[in-house]
Amino acid sequence: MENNTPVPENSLGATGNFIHSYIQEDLKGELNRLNTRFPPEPNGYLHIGHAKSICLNFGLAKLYGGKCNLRFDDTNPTKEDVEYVNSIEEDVKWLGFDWEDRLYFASEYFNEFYEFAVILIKKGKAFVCELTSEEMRQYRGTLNTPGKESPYRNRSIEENLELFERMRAGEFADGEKTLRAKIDMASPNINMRDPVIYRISHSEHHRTGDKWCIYPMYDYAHPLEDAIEGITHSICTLEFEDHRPLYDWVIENVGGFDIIPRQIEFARLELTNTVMSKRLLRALVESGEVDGWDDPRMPTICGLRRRGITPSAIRNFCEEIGVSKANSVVDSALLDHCIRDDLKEKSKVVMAVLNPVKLVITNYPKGQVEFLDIENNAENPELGTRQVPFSRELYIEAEDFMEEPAKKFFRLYPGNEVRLKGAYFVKCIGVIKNEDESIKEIHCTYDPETKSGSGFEGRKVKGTLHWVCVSESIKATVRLYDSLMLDNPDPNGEMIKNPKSVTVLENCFIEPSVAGSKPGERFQFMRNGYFVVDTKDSKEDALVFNRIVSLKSSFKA
RNA sequence: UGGGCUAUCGCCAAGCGGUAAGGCACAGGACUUUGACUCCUGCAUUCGGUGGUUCGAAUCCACCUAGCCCAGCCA
Repeated sequence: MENNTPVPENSLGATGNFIHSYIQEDLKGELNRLNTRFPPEPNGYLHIGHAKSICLNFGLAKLYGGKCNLRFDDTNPTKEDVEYVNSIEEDVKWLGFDWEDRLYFASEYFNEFYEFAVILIKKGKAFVCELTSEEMRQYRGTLNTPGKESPYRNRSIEENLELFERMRAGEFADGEKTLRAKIDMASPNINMRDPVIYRISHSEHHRTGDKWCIYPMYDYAHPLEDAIEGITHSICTLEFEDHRPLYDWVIENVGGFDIIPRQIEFARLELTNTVMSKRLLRALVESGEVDGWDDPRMPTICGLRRRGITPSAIRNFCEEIGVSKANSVVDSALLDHCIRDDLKEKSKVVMAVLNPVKLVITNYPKGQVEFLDIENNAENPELGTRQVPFSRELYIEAEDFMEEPAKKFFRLYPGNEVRLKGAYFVKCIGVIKNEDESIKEIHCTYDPETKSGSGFEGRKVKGTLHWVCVSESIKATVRLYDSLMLDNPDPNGEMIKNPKSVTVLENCFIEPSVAGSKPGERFQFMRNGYFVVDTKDSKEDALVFNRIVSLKSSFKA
């Protein structure tokens, strides 16, 4: 389906960002190709923040005629699982990107990483350390004071070689020894104070099983992964800026690479009233607060997908927000705008009454049903027309009637005339109430002269209401979603959950043309917003819709 | 009393010494068989602050202020 939607050629837009300048400058020099990569660790589900990185990396490659690899950075077996690699592949594809034959795993390079570590040891640039993690922390010093050298730092190369070999052979327990780069314990950059590059972990890796019991650290493995794959520009988020000297150190000191990848950092995406941290997202799932990682309120890619948001809307959004090094929080209204903008021309517009109240046309013949021809999308004639049944008893939206109209209210109220979309003008002549004073029926008369399409020009009405025929409509459940978090954090800066993030309406009536809709099908419910048939809970004879996004409204009650 | 980074409209964001793009939001108005869409119009004499260089500074220099990141055998 939408996996095949092509990514627009110029997906980075007309205006550039600082990364373009770097790339253009590099391309003017000796570099004659571009290769980026999207390198997730398979330890969780992708969210819209990852989409920004995916669009950036694949978009840059496309724009400059280069390539973008998908690489799983699976160097920590205790946190990773195939469940995540599968979902990540699915999500990247769904977003519309193609890594072709360039699917890689850091774990495929474990042999090389080992050999490279041997090279460092032989150059006297790495040593086996026996400090415990607690001791190592003390030796590291603090932000303001230099660290001191490990007592194991000056072992002979031979001893280091032998010990490292024995680490690999499984002779030591987890945490007993580490391999460290020999750099500078007095460096003001803590990342350069003899960082650990290998640790012992006797745990099952999801791809290499128990073949290894030593695993490389990110700071050591990542630059090597990039160099091995011939990555030219290694784009990551701001918190890795301090790691760049180490990234460069590893490549330079291992040596022997044809191209030297350049690490470039950008600010990660933050959205108003949206939690993006993996930890908090996981807490929501595990506490049962939401219906799994793909709950329609979740900012995960699978959540956005279930919510009914299209890949092209997400891509457009990622283009709109731009890329910079300034920490910022994007207004989620921009995402909403991109969603509406994407859906408005391709959605069929149908009528659905979410909060029904009965309207009786007293001068319309009992038992008569006429079928009206209504366009599916006034702006897009290609979507055609459909037949909609109309009869004496209809449902309209409860909020479209006020017994005592507020000022500027131009919908239905006693004595007022409005148009029923695609049908006739109706005039309210009275209200029938239940014993509890609630409205049972609204009584109207209609004017046959005013039929839609008849060219009637006799008089005008200000309001047009959507409606549904009582006898011919189908009943459905509609869920209205709002943001998961409130826009104002508490005094501690913690986000507060929105108690009304979902409203389930089980007494909705929809025109019969939507019967038989398939999961994932999208519609605009006229005057209500965009909706999608839920992929999990909807049944053929009991449709469940999710609101993707509401329509804008300038009406203030 | 360490190091790295950032600061342009309510929110994003161009700008790279020649006199403040664009989008979102917002506010008016036109149109309207969706109070939607579309279309007009308005929205930074000013670029965190203060000095300086220059004919000319958001852009260069100095100092200051504020915010973010770093002391995992996580990524």
